[in-house]
Amino acid sequence: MRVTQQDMDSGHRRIVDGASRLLRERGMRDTSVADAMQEAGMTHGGFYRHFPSKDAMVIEALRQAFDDFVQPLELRQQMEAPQAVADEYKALYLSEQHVDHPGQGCPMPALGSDVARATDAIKSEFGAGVQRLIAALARAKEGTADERVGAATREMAMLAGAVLIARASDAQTARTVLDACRP
Amino acid sequence: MRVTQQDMDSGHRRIVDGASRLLRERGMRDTSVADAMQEAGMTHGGFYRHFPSKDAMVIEALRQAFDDFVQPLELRQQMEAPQAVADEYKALYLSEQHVDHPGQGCPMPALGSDVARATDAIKSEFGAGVQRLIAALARAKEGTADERVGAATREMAMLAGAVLIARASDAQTARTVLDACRP
DNA sequence: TGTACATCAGTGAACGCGCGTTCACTGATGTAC
DNA sequence: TGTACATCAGTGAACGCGCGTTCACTGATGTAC
Repeated sequence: MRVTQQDMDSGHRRIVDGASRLLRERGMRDTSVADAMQEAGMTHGGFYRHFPSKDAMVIEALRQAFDDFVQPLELRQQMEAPQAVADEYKALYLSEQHVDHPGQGCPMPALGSDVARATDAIKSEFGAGVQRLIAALARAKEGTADERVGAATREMAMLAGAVLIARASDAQTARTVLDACRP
Repeated sequence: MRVTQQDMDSGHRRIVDGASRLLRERGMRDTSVADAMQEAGMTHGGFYRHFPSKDAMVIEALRQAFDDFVQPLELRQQMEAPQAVADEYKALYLSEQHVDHPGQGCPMPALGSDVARATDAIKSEFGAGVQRLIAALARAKEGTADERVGAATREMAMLAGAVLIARASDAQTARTVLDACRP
């Protein structure tokens, strides 16, 4: 069936949204093209009407994942005190909720090890998301621009590392790591 | 051909050593049983004389990887000032050498996202390695036992996060993240 | 010491399965008249 | 407004491939006599 441009966009968006969640839950290798299409309510055959390759979908899904995860922080910073917003964001980052639900969470711990082995194009998309998160966190810091970015970067690395390690460890180790990293 | 117990151990060790490197380089899904056996100079058919499953090999290889990576720190701490040893270890952790050669490096950034999706048995082995690294880093800290462990844990999380993010990003982003996390 | 047999680490073919990708086809919708 | 045709998103079978695991077999070495 031929569909309107609107429907086409809707299908494309459904694939990207679903893939961004599946990728964070299962990883790049365990998210198949068929899985992503099924998640969007379609069968695998139509995939190549939307993307030239699986990697192309991964790039769009990665952008979507960072967007989902960073944009709420950016928007709230425009309305409220950046410091308070950032503190709340960090608490959420280290919460059990985030650790237990990678599909809605930060792409860094969920996909970092995978993206490290992926193509340069995928790494560039990941790097852009990283820069965006650093910039948002830096708004809550004080000092020169360099100092703020530096402090935000170290903080982001600790947050990502803590969730990475918590998810990859037994429950007891996970708890002690998360507790140690909470303020 | 039947071989001596010594040869058998040697074969087993060769598989585990090679697998611990391959896993860190390629990840769990992209390291096949055949790859690990080939790395040890054998063909895939003999694999199940050594392990009941691929997961069982992953557990041994993970223990080996943490051992390779943490033991040098522990040994040096017995001979030299813990503070100086830990500082050098941290500098090595954030070095280009480490970022560019995951196969010899820390299992946390190399395999964290993979292990997060693996079995509880694999996570337990990972958690044991994490605890071991925390304990070693804590020896270089000051304060009460809790304070030393807490500071070591936060530091470890930042180190792992920085390398994870650097490897998954474009070269420029990687450089700024590593620079920000160096003392 | 020499010989016959048992052991079992390692070989290579085979299994069923899921993967990314391709392709002939379908049929609802947009367009031209 | 009504009709014939073109378009193309989506379908489902098919492709070649690599995976984890199984298995009958090999042959060098350990053991019993």
